[in-house]
Amino acid sequence: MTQSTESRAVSPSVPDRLLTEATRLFAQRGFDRVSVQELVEAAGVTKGAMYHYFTSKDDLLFAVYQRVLNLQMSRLAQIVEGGGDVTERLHAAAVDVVHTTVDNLDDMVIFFRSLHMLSPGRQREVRRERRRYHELFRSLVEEGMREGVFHDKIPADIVVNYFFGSIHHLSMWYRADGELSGAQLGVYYADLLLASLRKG
Amino acid sequence: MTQSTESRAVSPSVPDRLLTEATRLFAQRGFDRVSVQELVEAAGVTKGAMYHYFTSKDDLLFAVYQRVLNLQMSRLAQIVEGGGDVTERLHAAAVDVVHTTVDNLDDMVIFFRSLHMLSPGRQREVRRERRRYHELFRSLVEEGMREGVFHDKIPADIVVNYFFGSIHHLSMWYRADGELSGAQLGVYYADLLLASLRKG
Amino acid sequence: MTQSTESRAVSPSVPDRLLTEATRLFAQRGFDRVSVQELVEAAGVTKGAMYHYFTSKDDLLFAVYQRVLNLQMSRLAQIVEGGGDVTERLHAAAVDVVHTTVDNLDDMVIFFRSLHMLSPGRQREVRRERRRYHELFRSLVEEGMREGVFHDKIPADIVVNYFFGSIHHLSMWYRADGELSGAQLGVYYADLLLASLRKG
Amino acid sequence: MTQSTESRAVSPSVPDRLLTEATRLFAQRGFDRVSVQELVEAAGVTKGAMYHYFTSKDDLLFAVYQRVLNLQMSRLAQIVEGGGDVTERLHAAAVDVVHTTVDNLDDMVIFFRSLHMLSPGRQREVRRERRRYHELFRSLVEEGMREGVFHDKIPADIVVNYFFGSIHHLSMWYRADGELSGAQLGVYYADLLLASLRKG
DNA sequence: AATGAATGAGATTTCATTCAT
DNA sequence: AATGAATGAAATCTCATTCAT
Repeated sequence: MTQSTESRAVSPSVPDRLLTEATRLFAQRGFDRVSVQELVEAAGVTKGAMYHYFTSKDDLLFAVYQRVLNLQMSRLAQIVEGGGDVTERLHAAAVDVVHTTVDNLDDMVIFFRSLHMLSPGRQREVRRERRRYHELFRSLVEEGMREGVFHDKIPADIVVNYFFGSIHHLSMWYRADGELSGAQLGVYYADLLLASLRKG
Repeated sequence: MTQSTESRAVSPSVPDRLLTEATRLFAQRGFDRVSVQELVEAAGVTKGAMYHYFTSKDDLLFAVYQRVLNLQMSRLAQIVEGGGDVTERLHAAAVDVVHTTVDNLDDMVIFFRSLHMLSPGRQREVRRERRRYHELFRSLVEEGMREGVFHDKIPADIVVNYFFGSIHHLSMWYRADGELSGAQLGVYYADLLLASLRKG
Repeated sequence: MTQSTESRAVSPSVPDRLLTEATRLFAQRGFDRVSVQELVEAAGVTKGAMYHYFTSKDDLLFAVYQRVLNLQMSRLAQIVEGGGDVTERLHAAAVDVVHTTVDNLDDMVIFFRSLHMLSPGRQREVRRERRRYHELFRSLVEEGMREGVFHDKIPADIVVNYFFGSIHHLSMWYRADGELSGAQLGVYYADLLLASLRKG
Repeated sequence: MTQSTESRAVSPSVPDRLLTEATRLFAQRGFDRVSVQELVEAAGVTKGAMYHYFTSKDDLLFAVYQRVLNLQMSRLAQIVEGGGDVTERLHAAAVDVVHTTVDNLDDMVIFFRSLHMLSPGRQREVRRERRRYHELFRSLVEEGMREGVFHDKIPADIVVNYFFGSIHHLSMWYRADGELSGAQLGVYYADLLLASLRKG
């Protein structure tokens, strides 16, 4: 029963503090423009401590990617496996993707802007995981096409890339403090997706 | 009568060579990861020469942005002002945007990835110009809505952001050497855009 | 009744494992290029354990020196005090020095390459001990000169330095897996030493 | 007619100053224990200037090796090609090697102590050049053996390694400020070498 | 006897930019 | 118009050692 598990308001662990600050700073100014010095100062730890937990600055960036990938995948999986007809599930998934994205804009900025800064091996790993995520989403679209609920004049993966492009772009223009709520935006985007799949 | 003015096939000028190589290298490895030394070597010029034409590395990046912005704007303006009903013009504009994008993927990679590396003043300038571009495109959508050709259940600027997000994302997955031609992709994307605006 | 005291084939003690790995690594890559982390990993112990037995990395290096010095001295003393005329004893000593050297090349590499990395006090201690070793060897040469068995046109300590220089150098070219056995080499070197002392 | 070529007492160039100080400091304290900071301060140049002329600290060490190798080789070549019978030439060569060595003790300390700190490729290059040097010296010994001036009971390359070991070792005990002059030492060492080759 | 998280000083190298020519 | 030597600040990372447990 150490202090960190017992006390109600634990101060986050060293690696957690680093991850939090890294996400904020990398999103704000770009990975290459944040020095390790700045980062550890913001997190209130020493450089030595950082290198005790992360092999390199690159390693820290990769940890951000891993957290995002896990979050995205687990939320989508829940919805895909959930109940309802395919239209309902695709709509729910689209709304949730928008939600998750606007709730984690910093992560998204980093995700799309910094991939090329990871080592080649890690880039591959991220891309592989990301592909699995796309495929899961695409499986919903394909299900609807097979069932005849959606038209199939445009290949499912084009549709999915089209949709995820829009999502990706959110981090470039959506502002949490603007007029548009994440919920409202989610509905708009889900409607746009379904409209483009509607038969007729 | 220097060699460069006399010879039939002039080798590109120093600033042109620099712009070309800068675009290639910045897209490939990221602005911050390309050193001035490398850049001038790739362009076959000396550092002194580069600093004669560009006041800084940042200046060179800005020049890339200017070239892209001019290209995009002039092409879109031609189509918007062209003939045909609004559906035709929007479809043509969408196809052309995809075309221009896949023909200049390097520029697009830089455009969306490196904006935060420009000085604040220049960021503002780029955003202003980019907004004019969006507004021009949006005016087509709004025209269709006013005329009752498109539904207006979703705000026009949401639709435009949705579409341009997809465009932006192309640089992350489209491969010029893949199966899908730019022309075919343009039709798919334009169809998706129009499908999502169709009444019914 | 721990495992290490019970089992028939005890695994070497922590300090022994450290000394063995230190000798190997220091010889291979140089004292300053082997980190304590690497060393303890190679020895299969933790840093804390190492600092329990050795006060510093320097201390570990000194321990290597001590082991070598003790070994050299005890072997030479045995021969010098042994029987036979002076020519026989000098020849035997020279052969044995070569033997011991090629059997412990790693120790020799460290011995001659890393002396300046010890603290000044410990450098003095090593030099003092080394001088005693030289003097013992030199006493054999001087004995032969006094008895008129060797010529004395060249000072004995020059002869000894000449010989030990050759020995020292062995670690730079002799390869245990080559054609030349340590025994054969010992005879050659001893012959060269005696030839250079022969009257005529 | 720049200042540096015109003025009588030119201050050495930046690379020359660096080489001189590097030799002194590397010999005194060991390559790994001399920081680039110290080095450039001693040479009175900036770090940037150093990296303008040398790619790395390693590169500077290699430059020291190159200078030594060139010096050794050119001196030996002159003597080998000179006149006199083989005994005279070998004696002269041995005396000169000792001379050159005691006149450049710092270079020798570095040469034998720091080889393993060069990159593998450069180590190979140094060894190759060093081998050529040995072979040239050995050719003198072999010439004497062929002509029957020296006995051949011991392979020539063993004899040469034996001699060069002694030379190498000089940097560990010879002191320029001691009683023994380099000239006297050269004669002793040359005599020892020839004595060990004498027939009978 | 042993652990391993944490320290903090210092290491080498890179880089955009300047300036005398 | 162009050169390239030189700058100096800042970057990432390493490492021997300590200390609470």
